Amino acid sequence: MTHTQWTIQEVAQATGISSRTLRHYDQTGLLEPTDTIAGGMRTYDQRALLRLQRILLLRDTGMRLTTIADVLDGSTDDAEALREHRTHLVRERTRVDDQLAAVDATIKAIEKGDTIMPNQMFDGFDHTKYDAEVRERWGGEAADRSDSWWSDLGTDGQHDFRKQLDELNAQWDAVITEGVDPASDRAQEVAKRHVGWMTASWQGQQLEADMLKGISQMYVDDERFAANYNRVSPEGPAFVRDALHVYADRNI
Amino acid sequence: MTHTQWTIQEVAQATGISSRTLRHYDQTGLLEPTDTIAGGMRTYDQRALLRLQRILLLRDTGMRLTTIADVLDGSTDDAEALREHRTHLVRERTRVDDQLAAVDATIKAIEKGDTIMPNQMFDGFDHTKYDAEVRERWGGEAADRSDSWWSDLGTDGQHDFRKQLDELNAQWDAVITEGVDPASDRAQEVAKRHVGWMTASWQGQQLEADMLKGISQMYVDDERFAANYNRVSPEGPAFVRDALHVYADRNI
DNA sequence: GCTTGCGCTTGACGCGGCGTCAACCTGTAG
DNA sequence: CTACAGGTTGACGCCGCGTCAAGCGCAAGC
Repeated sequence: MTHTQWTIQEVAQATGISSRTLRHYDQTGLLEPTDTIAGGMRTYDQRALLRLQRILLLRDTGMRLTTIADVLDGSTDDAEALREHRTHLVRERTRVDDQLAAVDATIKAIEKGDTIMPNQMFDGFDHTKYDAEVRERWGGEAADRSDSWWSDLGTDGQHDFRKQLDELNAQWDAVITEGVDPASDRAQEVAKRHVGWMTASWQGQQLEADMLKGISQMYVDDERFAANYNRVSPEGPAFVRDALHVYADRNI
Repeated sequence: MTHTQWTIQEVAQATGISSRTLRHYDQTGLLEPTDTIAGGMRTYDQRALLRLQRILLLRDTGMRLTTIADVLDGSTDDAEALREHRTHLVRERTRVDDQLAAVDATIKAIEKGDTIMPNQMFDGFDHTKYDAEVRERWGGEAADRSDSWWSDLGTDGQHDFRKQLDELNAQWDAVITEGVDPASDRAQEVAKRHVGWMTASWQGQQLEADMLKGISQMYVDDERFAANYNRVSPEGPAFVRDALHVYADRNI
């Protein structure tokens, strides 16, 4: 039985959204029903459903409804809007990551016996400064139990180690943004630093070419590891892998 | 010049928040000023500042203000509330990750020439089903350029590969939740599957003990890679590393 | 004494995407 | 005729403030 018109409930059930949502979309002009019959009852036809489907596709990305309207009505460039939204999502991701780090640090402190309580009375009294301080004192990272190498580094050393990682990530982001070739000098320079960092992290163990290739492959395969490098572009992880592959072939 | 009372502006500047925020906290009862002088002007003393500091510490984790109030007034267990909040954050993180994947897939589709447009007219017409379908067709992942191995897998193979990774992650989560020892049989079984997966991903390359140890160390060192395993507990990455170390010593 | 200006005060609306009443209409089955 | 199912149009609520608007007390300069 194929209709050409559907009631609000039929549409709602089929798409898995609520009828309230459809009414809301009507009110805001995002999706108007094809026409209204009887006592003001909304009906939707195929064209409306198609638009709805596109709306939901974009909504799944977390894009704002007004932005979606702009995109679908053609008043904004699609790809442009999506890329802008993408950077927004990346920001949100780092925010959540930071909050997770903060919450872990706080839990750790509480379990150490302290209540939630700053170590010192307000001194210099600058919140942001205080915050960084606390996070440094508490580590801001998971426990490192059986890890003598790590603890041997000392607080300063650990701090350095993390700073290097951050710098590395920033440099990858930079070359990815520039759009150069993975085999270019710029990229290979970063690859070299990356390998240097890995070697340090591995306590000087010999890094062989195959090994490096295998690991860099994981940068692409493992979704969450890929998150490390897809900040500026979804091509990021593949770029890093390619650059490291080239480096391995040439230098190891 | 050390005061014992501060005006709202002094507090605001010192902590970096706005005076509006302080008034809001007063209204909701989260932080009441020590007393009010003159024409109703709020003043804060040391005790109030201490409470404020704790508020901001928790607020930095993204915890809701009412929950913060409960914690500080002692009507909830601190650690309990934090852990609950933690799982909330983890959920949020996967949500953002999913949205990023969706946005990347959409961008890719657009650049392939299509406008934002479902491949088929509404057929079975179930939104969620449609969604999964689209994501599968478009890959839902970054481009894999020079990667013959990956493309040789075919769509089905790639799907399998990802499913295995997901299962692996779920199993790690499970054993971490259970709180067993990294050297226990349960954990070692997962470690074995993990190594199997890695070997597959590395195209059958021989995996040596040192290599495995080095990589698992990275699970802890690299913050974002650690994100893979800290979903159920901040101790997660260290647990995985320990389990893999044990496995390497025993079996390789 | 009057004005100006600063710093504070108390409301109140706005945001985003709906969920969730409430009060009402309308067509159909019993 | 009644009950019920399924629709309708408001309107408030959520959360953490930003952002006006209108007003008050106090000090300095005229």
